[in-house]
Amino acid sequence: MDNYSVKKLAQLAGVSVRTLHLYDKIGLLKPSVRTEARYRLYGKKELLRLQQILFYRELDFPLKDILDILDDPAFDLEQALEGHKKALLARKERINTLVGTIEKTLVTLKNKTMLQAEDLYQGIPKEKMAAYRKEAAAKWGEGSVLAMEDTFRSLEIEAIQTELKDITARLTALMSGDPAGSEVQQCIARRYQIILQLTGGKVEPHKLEYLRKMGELHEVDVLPDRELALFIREATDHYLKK
Amino acid sequence: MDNYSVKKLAQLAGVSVRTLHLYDKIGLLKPSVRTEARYRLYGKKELLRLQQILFYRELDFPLKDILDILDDPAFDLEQALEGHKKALLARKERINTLVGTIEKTLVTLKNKTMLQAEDLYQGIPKEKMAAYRKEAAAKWGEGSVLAMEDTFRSLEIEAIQTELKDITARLTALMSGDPAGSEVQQCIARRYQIILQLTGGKVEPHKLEYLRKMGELHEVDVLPDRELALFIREATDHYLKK
DNA sequence: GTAGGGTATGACCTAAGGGGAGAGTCAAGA
DNA sequence: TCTTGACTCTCCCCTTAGGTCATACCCTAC
Repeated sequence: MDNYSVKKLAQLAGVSVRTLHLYDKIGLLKPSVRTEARYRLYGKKELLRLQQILFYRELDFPLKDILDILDDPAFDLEQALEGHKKALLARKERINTLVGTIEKTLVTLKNKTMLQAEDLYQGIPKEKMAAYRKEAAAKWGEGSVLAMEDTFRSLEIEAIQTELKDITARLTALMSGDPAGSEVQQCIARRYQIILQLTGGKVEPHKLEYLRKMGELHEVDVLPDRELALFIREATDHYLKK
Repeated sequence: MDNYSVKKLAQLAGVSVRTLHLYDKIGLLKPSVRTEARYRLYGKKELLRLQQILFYRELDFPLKDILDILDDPAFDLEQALEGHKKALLARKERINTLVGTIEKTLVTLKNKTMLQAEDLYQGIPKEKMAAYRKEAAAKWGEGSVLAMEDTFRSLEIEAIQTELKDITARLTALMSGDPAGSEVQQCIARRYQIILQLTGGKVEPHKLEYLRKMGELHEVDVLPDRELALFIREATDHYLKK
């Protein structure tokens, strides 16, 4: 026990055997023992090191840099983490831009589809149709006739949902393994208030569902990612004590 | 005019000449003309195609897939965009998890540093010190003595700033080139209110600065990214009309 | 004792280019 | 007209982080 074969370790960490071979060869992760038949055996220490490696890999560090980092005892972890955080936030912003562009394009697209599919509204009485179109045109300009409001409203809702998701995600992260539990509770309470204000008091069904979900989240949403996060945390602590 | 050499196009699109050579070779982006000396010359159509390519590349599509996509006339752009959006949001969530883990680690780290640097508080009179510690311990649990509140408050603020940044980023994206301008204005107004509520009425200096920045953002924050976004939009429109 | 699965090593392959060599091309200034 | 410097061509090898064989050994269970 406490001895993992290549395959076991690979499955545990979610990488391929080949990857472990490579990491061995480049000296990034050596097995603790080699059997007489040259089988690789890894211990708990190697497991933790692998978790760290994967952490940095997730941040797009080249393996060579990871090697340097993990083998430099005077390495400033705190500063490095700050750096990673900045890099990640920058990446997130890039993603935001892209998502924005996509949403914009989708609005245009849907608009166009609506226009092209004008014959879909053939069933509507002529005069009613004209009145509606006039109103819509006055509101959102010529060309964008129907669906503009709906599209925007759905975008709006989606945006809010995304933000709520963000918030809950960060809360979940903060929750797991945090020493200051009561502080987090307060934090959640504050967030609830914010969300209530976000929804403007009038909580619509789908928003309510979100609130409900958020209440359950820290119990329900225990995913592999969380395990990974915990592992990383453990690994980092271990690294710090050493 | 309307004819770009490799270098010009490369600079315009922010890629290397080598990349264009490669794209030519694999048939992803052929120059419109080859001079007698076999120099590559690209027209506006190729420029737009390149923008599309870069868009998909940003989404981590392999070049081969991009080729298929761009050359398939029956390609469902709308569906693809929905897919990309989902992928991007998933990626964002992964990043959130990572950022959360980092922040958590940083809190632990800072805590530890504080504990280790306990002798920094040698100057404080013994009885005052004891009282403070008792209070702090009661509030946040044993072990996490000082700095807990500060750390959390700064994390909190950072979180809010991040969210505001998210919101402004999406707004900026929505702003640029949107037909329903007035709707967006309303949207902004609503967002302002939300932010005012987020800040709880008591708007502190750094938050105020954020609000100010947000007011200017759609004028000030015109970055290469935005140009890229506009280009993509244009390209997509062009694609749709064709 | 043999079948089925795990393992080791080595060799070749991949994507998306980077970098350089050697040679041709172009435009501007002396 | 000649030259110089910038630009371009094709060809070839190199890179990262592995994937995918091929061949051979190892181990355990029936």
